[in-house]
Amino acid sequence: MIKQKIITDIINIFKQLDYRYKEPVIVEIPNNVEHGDYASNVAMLNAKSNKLKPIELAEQLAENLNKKRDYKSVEVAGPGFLNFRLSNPLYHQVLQYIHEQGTNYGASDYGQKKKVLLEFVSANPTGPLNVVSARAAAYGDSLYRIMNFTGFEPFREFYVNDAGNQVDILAESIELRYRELHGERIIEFPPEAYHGEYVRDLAIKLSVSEGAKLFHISDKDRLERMKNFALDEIHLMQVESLRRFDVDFDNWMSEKKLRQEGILEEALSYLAEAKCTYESEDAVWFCSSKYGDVKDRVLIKSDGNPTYLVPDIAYHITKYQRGFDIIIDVLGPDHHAHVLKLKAAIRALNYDVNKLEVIYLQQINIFDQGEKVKMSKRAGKIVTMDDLIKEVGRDAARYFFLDRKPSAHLNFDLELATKQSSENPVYYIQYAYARICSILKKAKKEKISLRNFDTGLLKKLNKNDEFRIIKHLMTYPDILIQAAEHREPHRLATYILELAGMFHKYYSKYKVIEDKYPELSKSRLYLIHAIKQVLASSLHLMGISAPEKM
RNA sequence: GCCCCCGUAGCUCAGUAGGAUAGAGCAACGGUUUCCUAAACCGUGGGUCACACGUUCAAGUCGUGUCGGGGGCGCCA
Repeated sequence: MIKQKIITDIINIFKQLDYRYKEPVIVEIPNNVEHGDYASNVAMLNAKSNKLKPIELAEQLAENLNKKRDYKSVEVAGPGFLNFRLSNPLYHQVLQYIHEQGTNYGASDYGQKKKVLLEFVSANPTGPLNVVSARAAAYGDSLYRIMNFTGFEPFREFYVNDAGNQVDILAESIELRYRELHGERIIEFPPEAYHGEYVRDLAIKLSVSEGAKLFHISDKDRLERMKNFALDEIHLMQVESLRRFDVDFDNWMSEKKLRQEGILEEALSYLAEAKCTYESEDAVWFCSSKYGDVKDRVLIKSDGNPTYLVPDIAYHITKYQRGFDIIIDVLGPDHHAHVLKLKAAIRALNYDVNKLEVIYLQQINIFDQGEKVKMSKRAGKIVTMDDLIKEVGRDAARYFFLDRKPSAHLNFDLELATKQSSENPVYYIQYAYARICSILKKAKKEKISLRNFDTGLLKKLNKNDEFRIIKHLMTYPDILIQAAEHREPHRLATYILELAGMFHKYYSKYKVIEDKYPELSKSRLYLIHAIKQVLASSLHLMGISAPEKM
């Protein structure tokens, strides 16, 4: 709010002086406190177009800004920066504002109600969710919450690949284990089959309910039966894992259903209409190289089956047809080759390719006691999402996944995540929250209430440490907008760690409740209450709990 | 060969939409508790922002190239 006010003030003076200016006008908090509370480079950026030297323009602006009483001072510095120092009452107003807004503080209409489709996790329903899915879940869900809070209208979707080759292999894997259970000796378990323990568990479950009955129906029917059974079971497993992680979806889009609706044929006919397909070597090809791909791709294999590209194109057509303004795909790092083909199709069909944003989450290495944990999907040796949550807890898992920007590789240190000390940022932050709660509890016991708080007392807050905290609190809405705009929830993690640090320092330096100074105590309670609010808000947006005591 | 990501303190990483003297945590060393939770705080040291060139009043940030690390490139999904 303060930042916006400064921007508005600057623009008004430009208009008043009849000078030109470029949008956006940039105001930021300088990292050097000697450069004031806020600084702007407008004079440097707009000097040329007004045929002035940067310093001259800056001085004229400063002169007019200084006529306002809100600023303690506006100075020209360096090559033409404007340095703003806020008056104390302005700080105190911010604090009041935070209290008035309550849990809504930080919310904005920045997103202008744009409809956003957020597709994430979308793991194959052929096994338990792994740590990569866990990262995607933490990332996608947090981004959803942040976008929701900043005025977008996001929609969470999980695409279930419950059709196609992989699923057939799953059915065959179950079949083999099922036979094994009924006494047949399986000499060789094929390498492409699913080897995980859960496959055997599913076969056992099926055996318990059906016995040997399934041998009496046709092979085709039996496989179909096993497929559907396994898909349902694994889907439920995944939903449960996600729920334990406090991640939910608005829609689970089934590939099978899309296929049943004939949407694959539709997609193919659209591509044919756009004259983008041709036949060669018994296959149907898509001339994707005309639309930015490195080479053409097969749509229908020579055996008559569609490649995975077709349902994917079809699925994305539905994304466009459903009228989203922004379409975000959160993918693993191994998909960028795939995205070239997909984008080619979108161009060929004349949809706006700029609406589609692909976020690549980079890979994860799990470290245990300093050793990298080796994972092999084929051998079924993976660290599952459930394992991880069991090991380190939901809060730590979510924090560590959000702490890194999506494009960075992530090293997950199991030891660190479970440590209960200052080395572990999750505890550091939660402890700050718990400490505040504890102080507020004490205040309640001593019958100090913030109800009917006289804001005139806020002038008691005059320490630099206090102003610094308020300054940090007032950037919260900006941080959220940036996190939403850049699709980078980790900015929030960085922010909150800093806020927690500020509080811990403040706590050890000053006493909040001092019996001798009731007015000061009240003012400080008012301050830490605002910190508590922002901590609670940002923890919630990251999907991390805020414990009242630890 | 082609494509994607990364390269900032001993380690793990931030660094806002290009701004002024590059930050935090951990590790190391030294200190702090009759007091609202020591899961905390204070102090000290530590850097050619991989390298080169370019764009600009201004580059860790943008562009091109080089080097180094990781991942991906089937009529598999």
